[in-house]
Amino acid sequence: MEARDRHLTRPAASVRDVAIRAGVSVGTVSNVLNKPDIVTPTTRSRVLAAIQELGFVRNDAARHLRRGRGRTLGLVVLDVANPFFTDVAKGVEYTTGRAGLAVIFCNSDGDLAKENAYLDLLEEQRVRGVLITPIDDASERLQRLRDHGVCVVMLDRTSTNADACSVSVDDHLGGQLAIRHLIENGHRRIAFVGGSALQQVRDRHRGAQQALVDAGLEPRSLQRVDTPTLTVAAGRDAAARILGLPRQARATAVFCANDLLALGVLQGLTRQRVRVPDDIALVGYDDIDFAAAAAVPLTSVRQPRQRLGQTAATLLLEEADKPEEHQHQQVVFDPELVVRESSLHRLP
Amino acid sequence: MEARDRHLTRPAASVRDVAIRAGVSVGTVSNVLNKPDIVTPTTRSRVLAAIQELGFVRNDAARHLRRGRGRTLGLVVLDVANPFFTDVAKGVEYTTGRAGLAVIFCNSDGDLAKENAYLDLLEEQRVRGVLITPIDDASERLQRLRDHGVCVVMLDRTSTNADACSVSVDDHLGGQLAIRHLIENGHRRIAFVGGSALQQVRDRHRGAQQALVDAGLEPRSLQRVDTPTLTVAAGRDAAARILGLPRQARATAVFCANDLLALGVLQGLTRQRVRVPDDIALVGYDDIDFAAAAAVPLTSVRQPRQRLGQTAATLLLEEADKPEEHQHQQVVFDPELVVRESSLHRLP
DNA sequence: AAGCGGTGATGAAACGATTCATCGACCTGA
DNA sequence: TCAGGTCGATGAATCGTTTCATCACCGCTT
Repeated sequence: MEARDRHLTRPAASVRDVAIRAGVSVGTVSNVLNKPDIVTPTTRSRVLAAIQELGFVRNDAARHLRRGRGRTLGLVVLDVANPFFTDVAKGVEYTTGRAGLAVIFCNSDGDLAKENAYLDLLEEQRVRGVLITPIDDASERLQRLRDHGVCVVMLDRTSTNADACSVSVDDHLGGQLAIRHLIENGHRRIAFVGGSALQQVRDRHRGAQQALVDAGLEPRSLQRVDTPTLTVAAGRDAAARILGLPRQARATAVFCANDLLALGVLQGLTRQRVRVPDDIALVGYDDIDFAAAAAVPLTSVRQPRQRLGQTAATLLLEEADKPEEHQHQQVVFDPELVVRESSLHRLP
Repeated sequence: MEARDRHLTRPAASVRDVAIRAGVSVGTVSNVLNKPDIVTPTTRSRVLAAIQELGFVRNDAARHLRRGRGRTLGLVVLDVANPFFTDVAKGVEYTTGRAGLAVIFCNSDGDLAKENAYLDLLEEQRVRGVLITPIDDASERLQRLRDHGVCVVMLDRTSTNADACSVSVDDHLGGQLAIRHLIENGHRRIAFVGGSALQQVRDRHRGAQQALVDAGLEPRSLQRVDTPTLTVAAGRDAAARILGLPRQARATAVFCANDLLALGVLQGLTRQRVRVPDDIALVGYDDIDFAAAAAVPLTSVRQPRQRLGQTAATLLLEEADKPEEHQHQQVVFDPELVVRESSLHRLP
């Protein structure tokens, strides 16, 4: 029965066990753990020795129950596979790490049901707060979360709701920068590739139209190519649709709502022997690291990704730690156009 | 003081409150929550109504404390920004999601201190188990975790330790596939780019040497280019060192320990006007989605990424749920060479 | 009518840490 | 010598849930 033996793990040691072993009270053990300075060095070292010997590890569930607040916070993003979000997550992790908190990383995949399920789970966990790139920031579930007193900070999304902080990048401006750049290079027939479900995408689209208006052009001349998701695969598909138009009507430049789409479009065009930027210019959004390494280095609108995560986490911790003096705020960063080869062809 | 009002959130409702409101005992409320079928429909609906009205949300910390096991598991990876790991994470999430578990996603960044800090945290959380791509699978901290009865499954790493499951891909074979392919294309001077700290990289390197031996070549002819990390930036740096050699001695093909390095090398070479694959052929590892979208589509060694995550999570849940009948096992998948343009030049 | 089995509800104990009012020991100054 | 004060240790109460032994009640049999 030696195979069984390995599983005969006796229950983990508790503060009580440590107390007995060290010959002190449980209160003292707790003090050694939480306010070491108020306990005599002799006693302290005796307790620490007992902890060592028993291999004691504090049970966070019990601590949490008693203290009323836990050591985790939730981060809900639209797509883990998108480097934009992993960079944001790195920023979040940087900030929470120094505060000794752990992150429960959740992937809504743009699916409201999944988002709701994760919010349920996070609320049951009594997380310190939730950082979320919501599918819909007026979602009923999200409102309920706030009503229950859970701190919520919107990520990459300006809150339309006054009772939550938000940290985002000016998507309207980002859209403008991209299109202004293309107009300056002589483009007049431009396509916009992206879905219409997300606020971010809608804002980038409006910014794009604004740039057309500013240049005295017809905003409706922006050819809209709708995609179900913002992925490389959706981009390849979009390229096919763009090429479906006769050459006369076809756009000479394409602005994509994010870099994954742009990479997909680039693949799709290349596969059909359409050259970028000579035949069609291309601009992406996010400036993920892979944009620079693409087949044709991608012009893109850069967002301060890690900064976004850090700021959001900082705001959340502030709100969670002292709610009385917290004032909700909407932080908005400015994006920046990074020009690379994919848009460098000037039309005559 | 209306600004203060918003924060006067009364404490969340507990089972006790629900019980009072519904005119039943706490035990009954608990039963409605956990085994709804053993309670009379009338009572049940009364309790459910009370839950609705009070907005009751179960406190998982208390549940966890009483039941002895929680609803989370830890996932520790080397680099969140590497798409390989996010794909693995997706696989993990797929499996845990159906089991109603949440994942605490931790990023060790290849730093043993960070890894240890996260393991401490996870143990205090009393997670159901830990999935980890360890920096060193013989780490003292990791061994202690196992001794304390925490289930540990190695990810992307064959366990050298018999008392843990592992799920990995045959890196030795992967290295062989890559080099065999290059040899068949006429290459004789080949460089290997990667760090030596990780087991995975060492295995790929050994596989590469094996392929040389199999072809009757001198294994030491493999030029080793060491990098501190496996990132795009490190790859760019490696390219510079490769080009530092005189053309006669310079490798005609480069095999990188992962795709991020390969993309970096590709950028570094291109920037110096060295053509891929004409001047230097390039092979990466992992076949991340961006490999196909690279400046020159990248030949790479594919690993079943999501499958890796799913399998590891399944194994972990099995072990955690019924330890008595669990037998540790080492699952090893086979990698697959995906040939693309970056290696398509045949030397005469 | 008494006995019996079965169904559902009950409520106290338990999980493991923290908190806090209390107590004891020791020191100081009168 | 004693009152007063300080510092450190104590241990019972507490957090919110689950569990389980117990109980009340109802219908049915004998």
